[in-house]
Amino acid sequence: MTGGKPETGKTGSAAGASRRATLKDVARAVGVHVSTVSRALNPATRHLITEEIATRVLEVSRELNYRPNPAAYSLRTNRSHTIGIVVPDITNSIFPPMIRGVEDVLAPHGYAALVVNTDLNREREAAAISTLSARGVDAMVVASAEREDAELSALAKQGTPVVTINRRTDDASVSSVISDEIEGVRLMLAHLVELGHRRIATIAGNQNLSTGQRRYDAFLRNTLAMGLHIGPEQVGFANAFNEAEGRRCMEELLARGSGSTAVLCANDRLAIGAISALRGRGLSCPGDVSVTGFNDMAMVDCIDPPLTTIRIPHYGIGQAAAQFLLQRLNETDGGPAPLHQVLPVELIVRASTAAPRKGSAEGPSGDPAVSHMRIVR
Amino acid sequence: MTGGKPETGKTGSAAGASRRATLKDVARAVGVHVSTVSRALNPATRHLITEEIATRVLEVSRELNYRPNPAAYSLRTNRSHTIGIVVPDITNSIFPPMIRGVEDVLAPHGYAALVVNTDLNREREAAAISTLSARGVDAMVVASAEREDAELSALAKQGTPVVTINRRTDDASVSSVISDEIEGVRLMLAHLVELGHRRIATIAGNQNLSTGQRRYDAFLRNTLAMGLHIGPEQVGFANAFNEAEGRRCMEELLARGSGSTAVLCANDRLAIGAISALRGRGLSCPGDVSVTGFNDMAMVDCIDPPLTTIRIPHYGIGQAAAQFLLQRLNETDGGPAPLHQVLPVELIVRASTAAPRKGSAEGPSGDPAVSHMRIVR
DNA sequence: CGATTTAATGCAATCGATTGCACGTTGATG
DNA sequence: CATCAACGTGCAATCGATTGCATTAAATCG
Repeated sequence: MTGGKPETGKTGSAAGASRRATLKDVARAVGVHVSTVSRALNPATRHLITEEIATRVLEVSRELNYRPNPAAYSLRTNRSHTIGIVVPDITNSIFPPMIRGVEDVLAPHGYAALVVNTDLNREREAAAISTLSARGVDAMVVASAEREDAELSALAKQGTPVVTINRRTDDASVSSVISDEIEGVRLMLAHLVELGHRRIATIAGNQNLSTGQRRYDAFLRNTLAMGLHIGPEQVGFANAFNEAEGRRCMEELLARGSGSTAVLCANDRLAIGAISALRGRGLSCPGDVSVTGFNDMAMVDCIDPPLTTIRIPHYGIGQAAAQFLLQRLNETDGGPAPLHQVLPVELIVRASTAAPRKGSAEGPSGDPAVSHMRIVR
Repeated sequence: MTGGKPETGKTGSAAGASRRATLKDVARAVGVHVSTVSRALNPATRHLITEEIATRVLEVSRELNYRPNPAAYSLRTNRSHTIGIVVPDITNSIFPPMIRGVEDVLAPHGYAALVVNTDLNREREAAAISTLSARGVDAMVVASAEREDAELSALAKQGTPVVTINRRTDDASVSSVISDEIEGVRLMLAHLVELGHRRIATIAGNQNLSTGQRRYDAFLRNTLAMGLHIGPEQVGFANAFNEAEGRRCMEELLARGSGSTAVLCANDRLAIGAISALRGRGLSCPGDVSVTGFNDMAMVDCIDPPLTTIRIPHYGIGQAAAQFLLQRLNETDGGPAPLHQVLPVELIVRASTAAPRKGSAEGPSGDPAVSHMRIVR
């Protein structure tokens, strides 16, 4: 119904699935050499071709619905116009917005993204990176970086444009885009202190990940700066950023009787686990204990109670990473120094934080519900 | 160290980023022709080669860390070992598990996935499909199908292996993998009826999408079969599957005074919107009105109230789609008839449903909170 | 008006693999 | 001992683009 295509059927058309038009087809139709067509079609070389022929080539190639063969292009030029995105698990809802950020920036420039999951598994990460580079991606965005990440360092050293997002490697030669976690933790602590909390515990993340390390570090520095005393009974270390670990750590905290009135969790999922552990002990959030998250992942505004958290710019992180790579991709030289971006965060106060119960931090209270939280020493 | 490569240095080696090994390099190192290496490396043709040489080739290619150039392979064979996944929005958490299902099945077979988003936009879907096929993907998984989808039909007719997931096209020649929505709606209605509900409203989805159409259709058929009477004041049509539309439709329902004690929503996000609208009117869920979702997307077990919903096998849908495509990809002939799979669902009862207030459906109740829901006619 | 520059196009090599066909060995057969 | 299979390898074409260089035609100059 679209008009064109006279039934002369120049291309065999035997089976019906008429072969895709190639440069040669266009050249024949216009009556010039393939190299002329190639030049006419490439904006960078179009000026070499007579105006008239160039437009004729454009016309015909549209008529024939010519689409360059990416394999041939890639074989010749060594560029695939494909980038790789490595994430721990696409199912974890903090990653999809980052991925979209990357794709939305890259797509208009003709790049598509290959997304692979590693499940936090070292070997799978190595395999993923290896697969992607074997596939000849032009660059990589890695959300699964560990602080010590030999694969990533090797990749960067080898010259592949690569940028980590959300996390960083300790190796400063690998570029990164992260959020301002230090400031995020500071904002959150300030919020809790303002509410009146003095005994604040934390559920820290995996210290082999920059997120875990930086957030815990910021917790220690800021509590100290604010004049709060933190004892070992007030920190729990999660082995993974998930609900089960949040639950486990909260129970540990409760069992130790840290007497804390608030718990700052290294991310939202830990916080969700912590809240569920509190409920399991018959405690309420924020009634008995305030709990805070980090990331502001999707839906945490709908949970019970709506989570007070730090919003990181998921989408913006992806965008920034993509922009950085685009720039790298257009540099002919090896490129300048690695770049480390830190994007601003925002405190989102919802209902999982409230002022502490009167006197709850002063010692064993009459309320049996909070007796677990009394000061031990 | 690897023997060969006299320092004649045919490959510059100036910068140091030593070029990737090619078939030619392996051939030279072993002392045979590239075609021999190619055959030795291909399991299907290995038998043509002397055992000894074959193993030698394997050895050397490992030593040299030989990785076939995908562009060259693709150019020659016309297969990219890449599939395309088209989703409305990767940020919508029902899709990531499906994508993982696809990737987890495909990856072991050497396929990688290109993921693109369409934002429910016809043009963007057309562009996405066109981009993917221009990139030469071997097959496509499409989660963004509309009931009338000319692009998809064309693609299938043209011979590209394609399968829709979660949704279907009306064109039966396009294969699909969906969940048993009819049964899901039936289970949910049975659950509500068992709780004692008689006046049940629905917030139906976009009727241009198979999900919207099938779920609404099942609602009508099953309510009728169960002897329930449904009037026009009991159905709201959402234009999109999101919270805002859920809210709007719920408000419409309330304004119309349908007197319903339960609302079956076509998906979870509509349900979340509906609950929020109820709250906005000072009504409680499930106290005043029970609300049900569909899909069991991530986190709906944590929201307030935890949502009663139908669990569809997100991951399984992806897996099934991938398995289907793998099979298609291995057929040499055009392939048999299109396949339409329907995967089983499960009723998940949580706290957003409860028995209706006594007499609430019998007429205006004394409770001002539910007076909005009285029977009008 | 002939010589020389400039502009536009064609030629052919190349990227790295796959694969039909030809060739040379080897061993079995009559 | 000559003949012929069968087997294992090598040769060379091919996939579809890009690009340095050669070539031709047109334009400029002296």
